Amino acid sequence: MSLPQPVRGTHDLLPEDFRRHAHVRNTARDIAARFGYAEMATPIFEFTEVFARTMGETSDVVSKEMYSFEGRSGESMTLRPEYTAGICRSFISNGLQQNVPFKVFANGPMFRYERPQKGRQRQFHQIDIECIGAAEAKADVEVIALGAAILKELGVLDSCSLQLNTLGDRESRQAYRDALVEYFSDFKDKLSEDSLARLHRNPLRILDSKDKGDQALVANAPIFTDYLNDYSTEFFAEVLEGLDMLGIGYELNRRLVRGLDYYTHTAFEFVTTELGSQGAVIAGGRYDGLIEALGGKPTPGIGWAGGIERLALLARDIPEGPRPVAIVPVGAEAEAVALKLAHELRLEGISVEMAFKGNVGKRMKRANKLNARAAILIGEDELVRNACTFRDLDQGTQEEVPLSSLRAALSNLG
RNA sequence: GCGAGUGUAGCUCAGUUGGUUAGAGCGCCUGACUGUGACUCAGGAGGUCGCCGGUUCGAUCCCGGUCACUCGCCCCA
Repeated sequence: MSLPQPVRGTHDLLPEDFRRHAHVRNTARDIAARFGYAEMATPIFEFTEVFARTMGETSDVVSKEMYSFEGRSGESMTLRPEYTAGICRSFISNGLQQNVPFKVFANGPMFRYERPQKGRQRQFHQIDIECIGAAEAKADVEVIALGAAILKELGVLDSCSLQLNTLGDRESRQAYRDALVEYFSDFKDKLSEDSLARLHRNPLRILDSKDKGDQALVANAPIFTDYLNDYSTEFFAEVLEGLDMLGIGYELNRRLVRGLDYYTHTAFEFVTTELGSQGAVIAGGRYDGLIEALGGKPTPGIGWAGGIERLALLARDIPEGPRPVAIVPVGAEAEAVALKLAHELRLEGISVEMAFKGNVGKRMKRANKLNARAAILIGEDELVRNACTFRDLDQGTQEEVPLSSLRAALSNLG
């Protein structure tokens, strides 16, 4: 087939796919609003350093997955690979430090140069929640509870588990990181190739290695909780207490490590087993150092991102679009009357379908295919009486209705 | 970036141990029904068998490359 194809890793969203996406988006937007998170948007591309500085030069995303290009005056810009950095940049650019807690919902396309798989594309879409300027554990609890509420509404919460961990504050995390590097450095010859690479890039990742040799070493590795300072320990306890209070179940997962440098304290993922190796549907955490890394005043923050494609694959009970009413003119004379009626009804807010051509049989078939609720037939007979034949397509019954009573008949459909 | 699998009609898939006109179901179009859908019946359109090259008298089938998708690794939403 030499037909034009979309670029690898990108996909068209035909109306049916789009409806699923829209449902995820709309559900998230509605529930976010209940929690006090207003919708906003930032540009689809930013100066490259916005991402490089915040996500970490050594992270996979920054080191090999960004779509970067040069502007005309030579600055490097990048199609956003995630939303958090852009929103934090916006927070600083707009001087919003007086508006804290700054609670927002956002959604849109993201771009990462990765090997496509099911539930993983080069252009994909995320819903995103950020709560900037709140250092309290209550914010963590709220943000996680919001994620759970959205999953519940989408009908996927039951097939997900909430994985939870703490990375401690920067001090704790750095101390633990150093301890791990020191420990694993003694076993350089035994570590797998992957883990050897991780040793300097992201040693915490080694803990999650699937290599059996690595796992044996991990068994005796330093334990995170020994390196958490009092503040970090208490903070995490408070988060757990909050979740318990709300009846939100979770699993502690000490190996849950985020790939991006900016995370501190709470790290979490809602994970499903129904999507192959792409298990995370919502993932996020606290990023207390991020705003500072971007050049803003030290400001704490917490948030998460959810994959719309992944959620759309799992979501149940996608609502159908509004069911139209089909107007079917019979004969040239009725055509004009029907056209006018269709327009009037549409202006009144009623969804109306009227085919451009075809005999009655064809138009009825089309009405059926479009899932029309009713058909309004207008022919010469009806014209004389200023009426129409009103057919209920679900019941298969019909009756003649004066045009003056048409609105009443329509609102009786239920 | 690494390893493996798949690629036949709009969709889901048969098939050919390499041989002349490549099939089914669904969908689409036309008609039976010149004013009635969802049911029935009868016809019809639609394929350079992903693309390029090689082997062969001959390739949709074998081989190589390439592209896309799927699965695993890496990583992530």
